[in-house]
Amino acid sequence: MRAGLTTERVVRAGAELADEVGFDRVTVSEVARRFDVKVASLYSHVKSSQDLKIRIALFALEELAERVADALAGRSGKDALAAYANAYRDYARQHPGRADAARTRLDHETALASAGVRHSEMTRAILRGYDLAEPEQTHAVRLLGGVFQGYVSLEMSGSFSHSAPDPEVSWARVLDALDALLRNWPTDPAR
Amino acid sequence: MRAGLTTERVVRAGAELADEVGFDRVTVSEVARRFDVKVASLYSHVKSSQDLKIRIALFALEELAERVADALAGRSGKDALAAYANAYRDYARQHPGRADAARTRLDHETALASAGVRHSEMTRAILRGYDLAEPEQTHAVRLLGGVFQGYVSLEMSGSFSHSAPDPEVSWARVLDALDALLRNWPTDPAR
DNA sequence: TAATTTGCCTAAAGAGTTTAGGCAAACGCA
DNA sequence: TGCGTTTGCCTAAACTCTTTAGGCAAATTA
Repeated sequence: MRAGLTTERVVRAGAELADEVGFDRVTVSEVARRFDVKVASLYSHVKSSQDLKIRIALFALEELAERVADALAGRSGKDALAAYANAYRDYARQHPGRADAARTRLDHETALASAGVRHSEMTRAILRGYDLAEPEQTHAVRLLGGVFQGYVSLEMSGSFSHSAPDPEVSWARVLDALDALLRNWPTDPAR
Repeated sequence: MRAGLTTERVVRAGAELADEVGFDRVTVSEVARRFDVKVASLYSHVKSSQDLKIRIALFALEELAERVADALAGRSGKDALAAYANAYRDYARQHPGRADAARTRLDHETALASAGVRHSEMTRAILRGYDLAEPEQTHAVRLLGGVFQGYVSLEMSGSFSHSAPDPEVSWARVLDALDALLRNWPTDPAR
């Protein structure tokens, strides 16, 4: 009997492992154990431990992009903003390890070939509901990317729990604030 | 001759190592090599590899808090906001490994005893220049924490380089935007 | 069913982590 | 100054993870 390993299945198992024990504790050895095969066997499916982690990151970015795309369908304006933000946040709650993985620094080339590109395109799509011309649009894309990544990461780390007000309420108000900001984006004082 | 190790010196060396090779590649072994002592010798100064990393994180949080405090002295309003943000960003550029370390998830107890507390107090201090009552102030603190952490982390990862507009300009405009947002914080629609 | 490919295995070396126990340098005190 | 104590770094060893090389048998193909 063979285990029927494929790169795909290995990466998936890695992603599940990440959610269970944390992305930084994902090891090729543990994945092998879960398939009940010897470690060396995995090395025909992933090049290295690094490679496995990068693949998990890419997988998470894909999965997240799909969710965001679904959430965004047919929405615009604040609706779209909230849908995007919530998709992102929900993903992080359901799959903390994968969400961590999605924050992995990728080298430029890999990043360009990743679903990360789709993420910024979708952020741009949201901004069509607001009246922002370039280059302000790009500034806003960067700001939103930063906020989602940073806020969710902070919240996941538990920084907000055990202290009033309710993180749920803060999240809602942060979305209100971002919506307000995008509607009243300040003009460039340098112009 | 003895090497004169102390926890302090070990942690400092770890922080420097983090800046050179990346926080995730900090090992007790490499720190030992730099002091030209055997690995086992370090274990009287730090409990474990994990412990070393946590200590580096706490060290970075302290150091960063000091810088922010200095930057903030005597400023208010947008001036203070920019000073805080720039101190944070400059630290990340000068000490990428330590900045990464400062983003380490700490358990609740450790976090409460860390300089992280001072960080949120300083963020609150900035908000005194804007007219925000509780609980909106806390929402804003959380938002700002998220933005700085997320934006700087994204920029450091190189997401913004190799693409117009200049990251420098984006940063300035993001600060403009945050200032504008804090001056015109939306009222809670639920009230 | 024979030939080929493929997939998982054994074996082994290298590096990091961590603990236990030892010896000598540094210190504290007479 | 010398003696005893403390402290600091060392040796040794076990364990885990990573990674490569080469082998054998199962699955695939003809």
